[in-house]
Amino acid sequence: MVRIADVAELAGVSKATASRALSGRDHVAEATRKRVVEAAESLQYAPSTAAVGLATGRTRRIGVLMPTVSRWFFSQVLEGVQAALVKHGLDLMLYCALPGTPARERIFRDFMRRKRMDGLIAIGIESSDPEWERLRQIDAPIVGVVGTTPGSSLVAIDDTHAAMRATEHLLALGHREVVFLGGEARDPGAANVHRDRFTGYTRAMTAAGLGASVRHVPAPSTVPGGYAAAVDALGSQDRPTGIVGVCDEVAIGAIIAARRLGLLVPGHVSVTGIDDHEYAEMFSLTTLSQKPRAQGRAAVDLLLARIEDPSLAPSTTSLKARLIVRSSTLALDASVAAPGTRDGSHGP
Amino acid sequence: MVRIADVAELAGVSKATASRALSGRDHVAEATRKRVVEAAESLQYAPSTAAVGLATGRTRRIGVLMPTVSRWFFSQVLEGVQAALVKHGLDLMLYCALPGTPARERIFRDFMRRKRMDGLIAIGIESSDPEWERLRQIDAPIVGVVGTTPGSSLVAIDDTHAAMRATEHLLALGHREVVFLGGEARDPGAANVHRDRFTGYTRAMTAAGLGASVRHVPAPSTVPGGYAAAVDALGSQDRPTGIVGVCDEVAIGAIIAARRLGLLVPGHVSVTGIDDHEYAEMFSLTTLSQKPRAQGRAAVDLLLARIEDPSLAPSTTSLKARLIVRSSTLALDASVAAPGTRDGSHGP
DNA sequence: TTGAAAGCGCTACCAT
DNA sequence: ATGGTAGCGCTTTCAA
Repeated sequence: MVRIADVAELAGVSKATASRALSGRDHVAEATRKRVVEAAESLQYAPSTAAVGLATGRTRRIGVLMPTVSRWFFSQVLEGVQAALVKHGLDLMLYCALPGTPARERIFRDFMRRKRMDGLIAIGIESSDPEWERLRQIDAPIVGVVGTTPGSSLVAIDDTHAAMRATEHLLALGHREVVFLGGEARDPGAANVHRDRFTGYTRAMTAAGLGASVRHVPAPSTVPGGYAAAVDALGSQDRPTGIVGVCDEVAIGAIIAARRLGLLVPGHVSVTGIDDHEYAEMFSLTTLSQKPRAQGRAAVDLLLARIEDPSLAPSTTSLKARLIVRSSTLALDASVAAPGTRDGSHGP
Repeated sequence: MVRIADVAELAGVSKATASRALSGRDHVAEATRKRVVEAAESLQYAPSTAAVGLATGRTRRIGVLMPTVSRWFFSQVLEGVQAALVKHGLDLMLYCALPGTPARERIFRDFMRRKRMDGLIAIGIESSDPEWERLRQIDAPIVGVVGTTPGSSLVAIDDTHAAMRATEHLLALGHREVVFLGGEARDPGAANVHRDRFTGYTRAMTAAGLGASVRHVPAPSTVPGGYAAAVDALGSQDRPTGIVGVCDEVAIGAIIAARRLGLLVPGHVSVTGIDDHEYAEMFSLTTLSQKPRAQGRAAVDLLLARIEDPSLAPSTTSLKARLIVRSSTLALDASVAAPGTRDGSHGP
């Protein structure tokens, strides 16, 4: 192992000077700096992170805590965070803590402690109180993405507003029987997101005088989840003409289900999502676009600022979701009657 | 900050004894051990990873390098690795290095150095030589998953065999016009996987005397990629009756495309995948099941063994993929003629 | 501008 | 079984 002492010796300077020259945070004669840098290079010198950490008190590591990495939204945020951290030369320590698993308990108990990381980005963590207590113990700045982050900074979209827009879009097209598909109380890392979106849907329905028609079909926020729920909803007697998916995955599942049932989208049923998932385009899905990678990047910016200056007050960054109209939605009066529906009488 | 000295003082012992009592790696009287543990607990003591690392030379951190985290296979391996590491109390440092990006270059140049991690798991890294040279510099054990890992341990399935099985399945059903869908030379982290799978397909075709019918439609290994490629392949004059998808994502894209074109799966075209993706069931996809989470776990086991005993020889773990027959495949003579096909004359 | 030396918090060796 | 102590490799005063 090559130490900074070796570099110093080769360059003919002291350890102190070598350190200064390499870190660049202090004045060193240009000539000596060059000599030191060359020496370091020729020896393939790499500083020991442990020693640096011990001496400076900084780990140059950022923790990222999230319920899962295998859903689109989370993977995108993670990639955004990663890209931003790499740019700053910081390491990313990942903790996947699916609610209700022993791993999550272990992570909260053993890993969320100070001195492992300079800061934490908590994605989609809807923590019960004792869990937040644990997070506090890391004694480093925390920034949340989605979820709830009492007393910390937060990056998120306005979920209520997004769902309201989606619902209003359907309503403006003349739809009256609009169902809200997906969302469950125990959904990992998204319970309050779903609550807010359902609220937005309800609000739009109520504003249109359709409060009595509010209908929620719960489902896991996945494509298969949306598929199964849509099979139920669309197979029922009182089939809706519009579906607001809690997210694109659910909406896509609904589209696939509709097609399997022989229904045309948007001919027989209009569907919207929220996300602008990578598959949204291929399904011509009308949706509200959010940019999870950008949220990841924003979280890093916020976090680094607070690490730099801990006195900074926690802030909330609310990004807006933009409506993207594709062709999974259609005006009700342009729609055709679905086979076997109760309006079969109007049919072709 | 509470140091081990504080714990020792409170417990009325020396730092040395406190350290022994807490790490448990040395004999300490049960009574004193208990006292120390209680003291540590009451003070909320957490050891400084930097200090431990400096003193022991172990970081208790494992690096994970992969091209992307947003494709199913990779996210699953990652979750498998994460779960296994948590169990051992090790931290996971994630590096997403998409080929061809500046981030990748930066990661290989600045992050892949010794003293940051005790070992590395490289997933789907098909490194050009200079990149592998860099990896060697971390001077710690490396285990590969998929990809190529010259001189290191590797965990993977036999891709050639898997594709051969898939192709043989179609062949056994009587299909003759079987096309291989997906795979591209520049596919991030999977070029050689795709090469091997294509080889398996070719081998099966050739063995069946269909060497002349071998046909490859390249596409990105994603659902939209498979969709687009399948639209082309199925829209062409010489439409195949069987499709071997390079992976489930491509196969699913093909199924969606077929349905959009008004073709029945498996009535008009049979489709197989490789993976057993989480959506496979919902699409009734016949596929070869591999367990990426298990591969992640296996990689951790292999890596920890080599960290424990560096003299251990690199080994290759080859997991087998199991054929799962669902209903995306059908015997050719049970199939129906597709609309607008060249066999339209036999049609209903 | 440079060098000497004192820690950072912990473990592990050597005593006892 | 326990305590004293010498580092681990780096940064950062303080002096020169």
